[in-house]
Parts: sequence; structure tokens; C-alpha cells
Amino acid sequence: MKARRQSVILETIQRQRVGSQEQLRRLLRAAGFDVTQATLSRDIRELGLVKGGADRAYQPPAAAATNGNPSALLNRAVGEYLTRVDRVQQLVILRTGPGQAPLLGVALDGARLPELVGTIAGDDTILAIAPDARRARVLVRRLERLSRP
Amino acid sequence: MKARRQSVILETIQRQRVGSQEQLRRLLRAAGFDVTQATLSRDIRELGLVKGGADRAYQPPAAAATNGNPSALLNRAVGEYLTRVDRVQQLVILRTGPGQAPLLGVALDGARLPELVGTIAGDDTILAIAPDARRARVLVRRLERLSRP
DNA sequence: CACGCGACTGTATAAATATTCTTTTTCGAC
DNA sequence: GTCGAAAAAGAATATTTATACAGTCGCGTG
Repeated sequence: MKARRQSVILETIQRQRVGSQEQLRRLLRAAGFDVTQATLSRDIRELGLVKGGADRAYQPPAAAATNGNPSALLNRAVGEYLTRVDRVQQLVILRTGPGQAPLLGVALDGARLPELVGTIAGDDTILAIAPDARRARVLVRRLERLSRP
Repeated sequence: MKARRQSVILETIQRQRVGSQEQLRRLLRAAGFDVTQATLSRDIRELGLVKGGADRAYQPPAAAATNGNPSALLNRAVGEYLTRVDRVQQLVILRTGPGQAPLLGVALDGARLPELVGTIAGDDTILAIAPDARRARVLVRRLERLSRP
């Protein structure tokens, strides 16, 4: 349950201003996830979300992680979620556990890798698109290096 | 008082992990600023600080603001603080109200302007260094445009 | 099967933060 | 100076968030 719920949280805070965990709780309940505020507090920490700014809303972690190591987030996400990598021409297929694909997708997008044009995340699969086959190979190598340092 | 205090807040959260407004209050008191938690809550909002991430600490706004408009923060800071701009060769001298220079300095650094090598902020003056005189002129023009659109 | 272990969650509550309502301070016009 | 308006800050309090503790579930092992 957790991975799916966290994915929905990520999408939710990007679609609208979420100013409290109670509000988030109501939104999630409408989406079929009925959990307590305590659980959301834990989810928010695990996702690395950040609260503040002019409107005191929750924000995605990508920006915040940019501080120290730019790809620390990607690093963590790859280690945590990625289970398999394949390549077909300039396309790279990434596999994760169920519901985890969006989490890894966000991390990939946020890392702004030069050899990555964009991603489409399903439930447990991500299609990552490189400019050409050569750079797709570079991407595969980079991911493999990240997944076992 | 406020501008100076907010500058110190910015420096403080960059030097060490600050996990609560009470902790920040104690740190500021050691630095000669004796204010209540309510005031800090307001300062934090005005600075656009953000709290969260793995260690639930306060973080500077630059990263968070990168989301929407990259230079929205600079825009605001220039409008709010900048009072005068001069140029000498490749150096640009910016003036602000007392204690406000560090705030504008942080915004300038965060904006990563191509014609700006770096800044040194005093209390009410910033020395901004461009690669050469031509680009210093570009910088001056950009700042003037920002200060009265 | 019984046990222990680890991940996950809820409940209750402590801790932290935001806000409302006042008071104080600042500053410009007179 | 004195007045009034606006900014700044405090006190008290409401709201929000984190956490200690306990319970459940799934799973692998003796």
C-alpha cells in the first residue's frame, strides 16, 4: 500500500496547494487511501517533502535536494526501487516494485541527466527516452553503476 | 532590526542544522537578538525558508524557488532591497538599506546569472564581480530593468 | 504449528508552528 | 513636539506535526 500511496501524495502536491497533513488526508481519502495523520507525517519524511515558502505549502524534494549533492536523491531512489534495466534502441526500460515507478520517475526527471530526454512512468515500469542509442547505453551504464556502487 | 536579524537567520541555518524555531531562538539570542517564536515564524515565512527533508531542518529558499520561475526570488529581492547601482570597470556596487545586503546577495548568487562571477555582501553594500567591463554593463542593465519594470 | 522479526499502521499525546489580538515602536506630516 | 498610520513584535492560543507505544500482519525458521 505504502508505495502507491506515496506516489499519489507526490502527484497531489504537484496538482494543488496542500497546506496541512489534514488536508492531504482528506484528498487521499477521496482517492481511496484512508490513513491517519501520523502515517502521512511518516510518508512526508520518507519522500523528503519540504514545507514552507510564501504559501507554506508542501513541495517536492527535487528542489531541496539540489543543495548538497545534486543527484543524491536519484542515488537513493535507484538503490531503493530499481530492479531491472533493459535497452531497446534509444529506449531504456526500467522496472521497479509495484507502485514505485512514479517515485523513481520523479527522481530521474529531477536529476536532469544529459543523456535523458524524458520519462513515462506506469505502475512498475518506466520508459526512459534518450536522444539516441549511444546515449541510451550511457544511461544504462550510469544506472547500473548507481544501483551497486 | 528585522533585516539584520533575518540575515543572521540565513547564515545560521546554513552553518548548522536547525530543527525548530525554539532552537533558532536560542541561537539568535546568543547573537544578540532576543525575540519570540512568533516573530521567527514570521521571519521564516518572509525569507521563504522551507522545512523538511530527511532531517527535518530548515533550508534556504534558493533551491525551493527554483521550481516555478528561477529568478522570481531575485526579482522580489531586487524590488525590495536594491536602492542604487554603480559600476567601476568590471565591478558593480549595489546599495541596499542597512542589514539588507546579505539578503540581496543570497538572491543574486542563487540566480546564477551568466554575467556574474560572484558577490561579497557587507551590511548595506554588495560588491558584484563580472568577468569584464562589458558584462558588468549587462549586469547593471539587467538589475535596472528588474528594479522598475 | 509456535515463535520471532520486521514493516506498517493507529492511538494518544507531546512538541512545534501559525495566528489572533494587543502593545510598542517608527516615521512622516503637521 | 504631537498626532496618526503603518510596521514590528509580544502574549496567548489554536492549529498542525512528530513521536512513543502498542497492535496487526506476513513471512521465514526451528
